Parts: sequence; structure tokens; C-alpha cells
Amino acid sequence: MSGSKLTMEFKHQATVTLAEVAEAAGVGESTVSRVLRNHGSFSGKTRERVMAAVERLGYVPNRIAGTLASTGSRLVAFVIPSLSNIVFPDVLRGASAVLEQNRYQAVFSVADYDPGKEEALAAAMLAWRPAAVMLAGYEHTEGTAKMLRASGCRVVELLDLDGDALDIAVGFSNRAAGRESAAFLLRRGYRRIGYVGHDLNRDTRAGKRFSSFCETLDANGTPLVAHEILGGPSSVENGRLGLERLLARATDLDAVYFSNDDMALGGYFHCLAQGIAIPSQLAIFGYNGLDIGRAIPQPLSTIRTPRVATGEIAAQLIVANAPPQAVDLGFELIEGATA
Amino acid sequence: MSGSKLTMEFKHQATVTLAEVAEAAGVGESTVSRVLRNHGSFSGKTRERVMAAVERLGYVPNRIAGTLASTGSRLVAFVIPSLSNIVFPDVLRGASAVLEQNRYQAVFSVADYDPGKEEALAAAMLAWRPAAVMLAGYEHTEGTAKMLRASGCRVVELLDLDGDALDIAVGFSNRAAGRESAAFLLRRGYRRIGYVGHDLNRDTRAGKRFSSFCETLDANGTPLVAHEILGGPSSVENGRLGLERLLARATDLDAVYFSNDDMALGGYFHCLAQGIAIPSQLAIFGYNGLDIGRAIPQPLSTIRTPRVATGEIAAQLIVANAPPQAVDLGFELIEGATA
DNA sequence: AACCAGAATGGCAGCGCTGCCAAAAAAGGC
DNA sequence: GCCTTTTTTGGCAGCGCTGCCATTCTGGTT
Repeated sequence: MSGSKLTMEFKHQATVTLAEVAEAAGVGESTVSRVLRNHGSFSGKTRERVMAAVERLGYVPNRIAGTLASTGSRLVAFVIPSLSNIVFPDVLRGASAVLEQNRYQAVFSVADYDPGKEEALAAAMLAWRPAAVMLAGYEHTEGTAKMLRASGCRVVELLDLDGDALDIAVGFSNRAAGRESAAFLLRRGYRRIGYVGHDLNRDTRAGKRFSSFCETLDANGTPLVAHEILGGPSSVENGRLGLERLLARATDLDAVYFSNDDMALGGYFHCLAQGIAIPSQLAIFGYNGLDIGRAIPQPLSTIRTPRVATGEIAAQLIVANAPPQAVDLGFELIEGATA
Repeated sequence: MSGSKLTMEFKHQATVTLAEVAEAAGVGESTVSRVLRNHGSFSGKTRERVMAAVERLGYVPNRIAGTLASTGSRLVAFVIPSLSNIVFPDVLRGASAVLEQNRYQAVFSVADYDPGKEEALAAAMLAWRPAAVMLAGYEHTEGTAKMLRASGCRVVELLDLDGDALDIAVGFSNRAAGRESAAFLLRRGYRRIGYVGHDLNRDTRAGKRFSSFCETLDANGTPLVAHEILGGPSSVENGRLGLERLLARATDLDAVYFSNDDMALGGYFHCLAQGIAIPSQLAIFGYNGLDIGRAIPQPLSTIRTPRVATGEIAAQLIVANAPPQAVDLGFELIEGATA
């Protein structure tokens, strides 16, 4: 870089204001504002003069000021549990595409599956007066719920439908997913079924799948034979390790349900490495329907969830200022070759 | 939900302002502001009175107004190429942890590997007057660079060091990665080497790795035998397909370099499915060092990149208002079992 | 030529907060 | 008890923009 003088100059924001543009264009401030937002009426000639001045001065509108002066902001706040689990980037991807198209701006923070942290982050988010706050699921602290209700801003709860929404909910039923997974395995004739999962206290949606999975097995008179729950987040390595441990305790399983595809892939690799034939010796079933599950030699049997669509729909509802509602996007059972 | 009256009430933001808190606490506005920001001096008694009023009214400060009134904002803007490629969520994860701790707020948009879109999104970001804009790599349009320079806000270019930084750069050399990958394969005795990659015009960092990989092979007198480049983004499925196509054309390869681990995993699965022995019949080498690469039966040979650390360091430099600099975080070659 | 609707424009008061300054209160110092 | 220093406090002018309202132009109409 260069000398300190230049650095100093550099630090002073070259803050061109709307007033300066107005002056340069020889028009009033409100005229510039109208032209820039293409709102209200103005002549073509004026428009050209303004745009020329904008161009010449390199004016960049200040949305902070604009938001303060007008009413609602065009920020949408996401408080997500994790960025490691691809589920949430997928949701963000869907949402951000729609938001960008509508000149909304996505803001996010990561609560790390911790309701207390979620509350703190939601509070910090509300300070930006977003148009909406988007959260994962229904399990929030009392404080979070109260704060969100009082804020008057829209709230969207994502990826879960088993509970009461604060405002809008977009997703699918995790209980139904657990149920259908169990029904599928039973239909296929599996009876000695085990489970490998990650920390369910934190990932409550995985917990819901697990409990309704078990209920379905119970109702069939063939309860879960064994389960192995690992602390920490879901990962391929934990899935591998979990299955290894499970099989050490329960030797005669014919199928294993995993908390999600990452975990299931770990199980699949364990079988590959140990020469356990899939599905004849052991069937494997996951959850999420990740692309990678279709690229392994035997496509993974799993449930595909509409993650990107969840983000898209959520964003669309906010952009359209839709009334409170719960949108069920469903899911798709993929038969695959592992169960 | 309930009747329209309630809905109406609900819509009116219960906007408690600082002035109202001041009135309720029986103190001046500036006193409330000082207490809330814990800045300047005030008595313990006053503090209690203010906090009680804040609690009672459920006051949430308005950061929009605060940012406008003070100078710099605490927003950090990310313009990333993709959210599908886990690389960028990883960077965001590292950065957001640091930012949250310092009361900064992350804002993002997805440019989809399109420089034109990047320019538009960067412009939209600048309108929020962020403390910093973070982008992937050095390949920006003329307009983007000019705009960023003129903005006076900090700029961080991530995940690349082969080029000239606008301000701060944090990452590692993709050219060095390509070089070392080639050197490793040569050291292991592979001579008939191929390449499978995804769209290099868009992912310029992958392009840099590829070109320095080829240069290294050339310098050794054993140039690349064949390559297969697929349009579209990297994915496991594209890796599988790419290797299938490559092997159809070049039957006597002894190693294949992939544009990243996703692609390499696809190649690995193709070999598994086709009964191609790894690495004796064909060696496979990736890039990124994803966790999943270590959980497959034969750990993937690859280069592990410090993605989370890239985000962390970038955020730390911004929080500390560090001077312009390039930070090389290096990478680690993982020998694995596939090459 | 007088009149009028409608288009085009400018002025200015805030949006809710922070930063500065001056005033008031508390705390010492002799 | 009087004066100085330090701490605590309130008032108020903006930050850059939008929204409202009043005003000035246009271009017909009668």
C-alpha cells in the first residue's frame, strides 16, 4: 500500500450523500429519491440528469438511513442451529435466491443447537428490526417466544410441523418421517431393528423422528432392539463409530435406522470395510436424501426432504406478507438399495 | 389466529423507543444510551433504574438508528459463490463465531460463481455500509474492484493468495496446492495421470490448481495424459460420471487428480462399483480434506484446507481493524490410502 | 385569455439514536 | 465552609433518508 496520507484519505468514507447528488444534478432531494426508487413521478429529462450525477459521483444509497426513515426494513434474519449440517445451508440457499430477487437482504447467526444462545442471538437480530426472523423448529425458550411475539415482526419456523407455530411454519412432519421410515422397514420384512443417532437433546427434530419411529415399531409388536446414541453433532465418522458399537452389542440386527444420511453413510462405509453385505445381512436407512447418497455404489434408502424449497417458500411468504399459516411440503421416501 | 382487531394491534410494532425508556426511568435519553452501551459514566442507582425500565417496557434497542447516528456499522457482508459447496458454509461458520462474540452481525448473499452477479450483490451490500465486505478470491470485475475501493470499507478476499489483494487477503495458495498434489503423485511413482474437474471458468481457484498441477507434470516430462471437465458445479455424481468418461477415453491411467473431494469421492465410488482396485489399479487424489474423506474404507488422499480458520482469521482481522495484509494459512497434504 | 386537472418538483419534519457540550451534583482539599 | 476537581447528567443537533404537503409547471379546455 502507500503513504499514510493516502491511507488517511482512504479511511474517510467517500460518503456521497443524496443531498450532494441533488445539488450536482440541480434538483431537489426528494426528486433524487423518487428517481432512484422509481417511485412517484418525474420527467425523463430529470431522470437522466439524476442518473448522470449518481454515476459521476459514484453515489451508493444508504439503506441504513433509508430504513430508518421509512417503516419496515428489508432484512430477513436467520437464526440457524448449525452450518456444518448441510440442511441449513440448503435452506439458506433457497431463501437467499428468493430474497435477493426481491431486494431483501439475509442476515444470519449460528446458535449451535443451544436454545439459550438462540435467545441471545434472536434478541440481537431484533435490534436490526428485520422484516422477519426465521428459526429452526418449534423448540424455543419461553423468553425467545415472548420476545418474538412482542417484536411485531414476522416469524417463520422452519423444517418442522409437529407443534404450534408462532406465526408462519414451513416444512414437513418429522414424526411422519419417523413413522414412514419404520413402516417401510417393516414392510420390507425387517424385524430386528436398531438405531444409531447423534445428540437428540439438541437436535429435537431428530428426536421426534426417533420417537415416532419407535412408536411405530412398538405398535407392530417388534420394538427397537438396540440403539446407540453418540454425543456431539452428526457426522459420517460418528455414524461409522455408532454402527460399530451397536453391532458389538447387538449381533443379530437385520436393519439399522440412522438419525440422518451423514450418519447412515458412516454406517454404510463401516459395512463396506467389514464386509457386511447390504442389505442382505444388514439394511441401512437414513434421512435427508443428500445427493451423495445416490452416488454411492448402492443408492442409500432414505427420505428426501425439501430443504431448498423450504427456504424458498419461507422467503416467498415473507416477501408477499402472507398471513399466518403452516405449509407442509412433505417428503419423499427413496427406496434405494440399502434397505 | 384471532380477530382482525388483534391482528391490527399485532401489526403495529410495539416500538418502544429510547426516549420512552428515559421517561419511564426518569432520566435523560443520553443517560439511557450510556447505560445500555456501558460507555461513559453513570451511578449504580441510575443503572438500576434504567435497567428496570428497559425490562418493564421490553425495550429492544434499534441498531438501525444507532448505526446511522454513530459512524461505523457492525455489519460484515459476505458475497460467496455458493452454499452448496461446503467450503463456504465452513468459512461462514468460522467467521460468524468470531463476529457474534464481538457483537458484529453477518450478512450474506450468494453470487453463484457469476462475477456480474457478484458486482450487483456487492453494490447492494455496500448500501448497508458494512464494516467489511468479504469475497471469495481475486477474480472480480473491474466495476466490483472500483466500487469496493471507493467505498472506504474494509475488503477481505478469502481462500486464495495467488494475486494482488485489494486490502486484506486470508487463505492459502491454490497454485501451491496444485503443485504439491502433482509432486506427491510423481513422488509416489505415478506417471500416467489424468484429471477430472468441474466448470473451471467459474471456479477460478480450481482452475489455478489445475494449471499449476499441469505445469508441474510438464516440468517432470510426464504431461497430463487426459482430462475430463464437466459443466456445472462440483458434485459426487459429477465426479463419478467424470471418471467414467475419462476412463472410457484413456484406459491406461494410473492416477487421477480431481478438482475437489466431492468429485474425488464420486471417482472413488465409481471404482468401488466397477471393481477397480485403489490405489494399485488407479490412484485418486482430491482437494479440501472433507471429513467424509476420512470415513470411507480407504481414507482419501487429499489436501486439507483450513476453511474454518480462514473465516475466523478474517473476522478477527476485521474486528481488530488490522492493516492491509495477506495471511497465508497454508494447507496440509493428507497421504490417505487412495494414492 | 382565463381556467383547471394532473404531472413534476422542492421543502422540511421527522425516523431513533449517538456525540458533544454545558450544567448540575458529588467529592475532595485546605 | 469555600473553592476546585471529578463524576454524573440532560439537552439538542445531527446521521442520510423518506413521506407528506405545498408549490410550480404543462398542456389541454372552454
